[in-house]
Amino acid sequence: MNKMITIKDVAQKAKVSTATVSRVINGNYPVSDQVRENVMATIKELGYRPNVIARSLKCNKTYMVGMVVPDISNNYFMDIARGVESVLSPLGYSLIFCSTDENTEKELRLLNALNERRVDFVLLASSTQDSGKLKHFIDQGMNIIMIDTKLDELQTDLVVEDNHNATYKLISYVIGQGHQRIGVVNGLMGVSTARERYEGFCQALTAHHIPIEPSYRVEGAFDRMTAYEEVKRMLQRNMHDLPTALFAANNDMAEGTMMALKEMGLRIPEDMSLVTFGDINIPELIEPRLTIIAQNAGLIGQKAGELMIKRDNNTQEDREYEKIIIPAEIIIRDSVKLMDH
Amino acid sequence: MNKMITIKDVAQKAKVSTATVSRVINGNYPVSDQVRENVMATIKELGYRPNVIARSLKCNKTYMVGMVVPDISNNYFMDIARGVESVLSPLGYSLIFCSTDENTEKELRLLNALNERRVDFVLLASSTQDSGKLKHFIDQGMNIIMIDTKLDELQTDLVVEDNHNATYKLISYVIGQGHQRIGVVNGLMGVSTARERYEGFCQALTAHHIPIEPSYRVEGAFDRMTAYEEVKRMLQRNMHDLPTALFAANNDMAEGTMMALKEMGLRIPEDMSLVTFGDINIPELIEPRLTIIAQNAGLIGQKAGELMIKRDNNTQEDREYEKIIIPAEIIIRDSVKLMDH
DNA sequence: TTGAAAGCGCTAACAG
DNA sequence: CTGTTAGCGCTTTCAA
Repeated sequence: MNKMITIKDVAQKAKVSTATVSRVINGNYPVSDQVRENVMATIKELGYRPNVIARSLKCNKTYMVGMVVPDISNNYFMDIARGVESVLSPLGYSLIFCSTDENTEKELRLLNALNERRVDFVLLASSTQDSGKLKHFIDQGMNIIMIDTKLDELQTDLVVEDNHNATYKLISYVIGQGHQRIGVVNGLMGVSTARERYEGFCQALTAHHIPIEPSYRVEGAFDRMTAYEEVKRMLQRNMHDLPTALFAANNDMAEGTMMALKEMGLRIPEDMSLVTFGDINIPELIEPRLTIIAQNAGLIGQKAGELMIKRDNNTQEDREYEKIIIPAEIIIRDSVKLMDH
Repeated sequence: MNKMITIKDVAQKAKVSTATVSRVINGNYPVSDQVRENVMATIKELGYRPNVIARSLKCNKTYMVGMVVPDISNNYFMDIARGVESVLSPLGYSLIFCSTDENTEKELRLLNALNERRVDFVLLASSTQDSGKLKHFIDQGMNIIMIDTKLDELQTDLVVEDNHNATYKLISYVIGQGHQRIGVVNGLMGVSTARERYEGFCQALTAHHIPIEPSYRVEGAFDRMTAYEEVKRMLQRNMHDLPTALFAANNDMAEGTMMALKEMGLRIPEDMSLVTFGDINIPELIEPRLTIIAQNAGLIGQKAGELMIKRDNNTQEDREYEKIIIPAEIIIRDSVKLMDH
């Protein structure tokens, strides 16, 4: 290991105190021009780089943010991350990404690690219902900002989508196209997004006096494989009376659903209509173009970042927690068949 | 902010010294069972969590590794990251991901930030040719492990793919199918992967006495949009004499190429054959199935992680740097047309 | 405007 | 086995 050059070395060489060097670096206290230039020159000469770790210890601030999401490979979360980064990176923050794989235990373990690392904030898309454990972290002073999902019992800042309304509108559209037998490919109901999207779904059916058919419903992890397998199974068990349309509750499940349909030889939309919450990967290459709820992941990230900054500048403990709801837009394309009445 | 509970609080309450508490936590020095249990109980009672920052400062080790890649949204790099994580996470390391967008300046800026953060290692898929600047970091004691790309002038551990040979084989196969006019959609030649893949490509043509047609060559950033636009332009300018096959030098460019082909109404493989280095997203949904070089991203990450651990355990400065070359396998599917001779 | 000095929370000699 | 103590590199009073 190369010997580390410290503020002390700089001070010595420049014949000033370490305090002065510190002041020059941070520019937060007056320093005479002459001294500043001298110190600057010495810093460059020695190739000195401030040690962020030492600073963190002293200042009790790490300029690190943890981002805990179910699946880091999902583009939706990567897009959120980019949004966050666009706001935070210029301020000197670094992001630590963590994938929970929708596993409560892993989620808790990751949060614990981030807690010990003393990250300044955690952006959390939780897959757990264990608000008690999360509350424990908050009580310990951890700054959690929830994204995508929420836990009602928890006092945190929050950036989520308008799951219920968006789904309601989307399903209403499907019904308007003449569909009566609509299936739903959903995540685990323990997660708020799954719950809210399902409620929107049900409410749309109910509002149009369509009974909800439990056997058309699939529930599982929010991922491609689960959707693929469960949809296959669901369709097989309903072979005698297939649904005419399917609603996939996220982008990954949409892809899995399409894989299942393809394998079973069911064409979209001729044999089965499909609508989804969030868009699939490379939609440009896939036929037909899907009718979807377009999410605004970048904006979610950006808002979360801004919330963080706001809270960071405002040390008053009693500031209200903010709930930001990002509207989601419906994009009608070609994956819903117009049924004869 | 909640008052932080320190090792001192624990020591006081348990009526032992801080050293003893430290020993109990780390388990690296003998402590009597009785004392240990007492301390453990106190830790739990107080909800004490060790402060990793303080530990880092003292031990000169952060248990953080930076991962710097051109595009964090590219599944290839995410897969590498997962491989790395599978090795490192159990050892208590956290990963900081950074995207350079193939921008040299940004790459250097990110490396600098990681350097100041005193990450233990950096896994770098570099897009720059400026080995001088990188060498500067290494001289400062930064531990860089190069992945995917390499810089010949640089003394580092290395995990890369067998770009040249894999491409040679793939293109030879294409030629074997009767193709003589083969285009290449490549990344910037400043990057080693682009260079090596191009060399493999050229060598295959040359070995079969096929002249290299410069106007069939596209060069640009390793991303989807670039490929899409440049391929469109390239095909338009060769309308009178199109290539019969295209080689895309990475997964993103393959997708962009497919978008261009689709838009121009060229079917794969009837009108244009396509082979690629690395597979596209959701290949299950795309027709036809592509003939590709299958990368083993997870293995690259794993090897890089292992290299890191090895170096970490071996403080001898003089240890040889290791060059690991991951073989890449060709998967023949349906995207190359058999030409009449 | 500058310097001296006291820590931030932790670990690791060293001494007992 | 356990306690004392000296820092890790930095910031920030407090005094000058």
